[in-house]
Amino acid sequence: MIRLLLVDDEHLIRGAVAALLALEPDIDVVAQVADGPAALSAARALRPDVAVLDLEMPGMDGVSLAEALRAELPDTRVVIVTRHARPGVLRRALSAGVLGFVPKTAQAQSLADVVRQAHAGRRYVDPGLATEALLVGECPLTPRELDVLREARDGAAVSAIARKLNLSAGTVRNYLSSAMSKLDAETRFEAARRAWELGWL
Amino acid sequence: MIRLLLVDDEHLIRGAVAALLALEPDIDVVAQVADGPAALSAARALRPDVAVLDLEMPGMDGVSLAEALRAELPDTRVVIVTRHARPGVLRRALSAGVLGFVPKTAQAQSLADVVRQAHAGRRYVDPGLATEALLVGECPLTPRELDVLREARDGAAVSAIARKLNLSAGTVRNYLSSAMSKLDAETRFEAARRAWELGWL
DNA sequence: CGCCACCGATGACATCTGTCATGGGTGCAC
DNA sequence: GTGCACCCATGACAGATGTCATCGGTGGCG
Repeated sequence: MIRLLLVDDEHLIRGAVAALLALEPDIDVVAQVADGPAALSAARALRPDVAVLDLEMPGMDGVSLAEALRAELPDTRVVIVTRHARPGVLRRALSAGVLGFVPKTAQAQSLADVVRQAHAGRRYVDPGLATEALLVGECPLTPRELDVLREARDGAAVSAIARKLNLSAGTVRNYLSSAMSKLDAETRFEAARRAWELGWL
Repeated sequence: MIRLLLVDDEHLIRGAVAALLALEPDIDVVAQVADGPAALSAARALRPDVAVLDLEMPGMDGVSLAEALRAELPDTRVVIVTRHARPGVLRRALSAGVLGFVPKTAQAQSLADVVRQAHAGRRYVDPGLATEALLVGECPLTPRELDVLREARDGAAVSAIARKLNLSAGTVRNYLSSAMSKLDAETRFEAARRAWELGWL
């Protein structure tokens, strides 16, 4: 019997996925929680065999949670489920020791299979996603360029970004400019969107 | 027995929700489809009692689909499930004749209840969502202002927006400016984000 | 009819943004 | 030690953007 911890902030979806996995005779959903901290404490208390994490969560993102889980409970296998399967995120997840990576567009049946694979210590990554991730090279952006792009994501002005990062406005513009040229973008918003889609933000 | 049509582009989630609803003895999921056109043809063929629609779908949005369903099959009750419950969207959905409106953060159990309410012809809207929608007034933006904001959403330049809408650059700037002042935004991106969050885009 | 809201446009102006050259500082690798 | 990449900053410049005043046209409403 595979003892499973389910983490997803959307209650309805979490319950639905639990119902789906409960149909499998060899899977036992021992706990469902809504956020990272709750997941950590539940994992500590219950020591599940497999943790299934939603990637998109307010507060802590799924990869960070996977890292924290792996650090504290190396025996718990981690499977990540995500809506938008961004290549760079897959890369980070794999190096964080995540065994399974499934987009929400995958067949419903496949989740249980991936859980079993992970439980057996085998890696499973959605094939289409894997090839896409191979086509996208390493991230060419420096840490600071990523910082300014993160702030630029939701339309902040240069002055606002500069204030938040304690930089001069000119420096912010320089970072944005170099990021834009690296990403072949016309505006910083396009650059930020591109970087996000590639999973670099 | 309530005959139900399930529409969601995310296969995994769709299957999970189907599993959840299948647990209810009085609900029968007669079909699951991934997009608007498939939903319409399935509904024509099967004439389900209730259709459960995901709001966020590529191509056709959930409210438009609800309108189309209602126009063609007035007897099919519509329930909408959504991730981000934007007030303005709720307003549009209700005037489109949608009976149930549930955020994905709701209790898993509640979906089946809402389906039963809708089947009985009763309206059910998530209470927190309803009060939020009441607090947000009517949309103060003119159709053209909404147009330019829509185009501005993903970082297009003024000149690009002008080309796409067959307007002069100056006119676009005027619309953006007035929209920004109405929405109390510093940049057009902030304005577009705000308008979207309120469900006006 | 006048009033008013909306549409579309123009011109002028201040500010913001993107680009480039240039500089100094740190730390790592050969 | 000499590159080299990165960090942070400044100054200058062209072009984009936001604001404002103003104009003409359309159509609804009292």
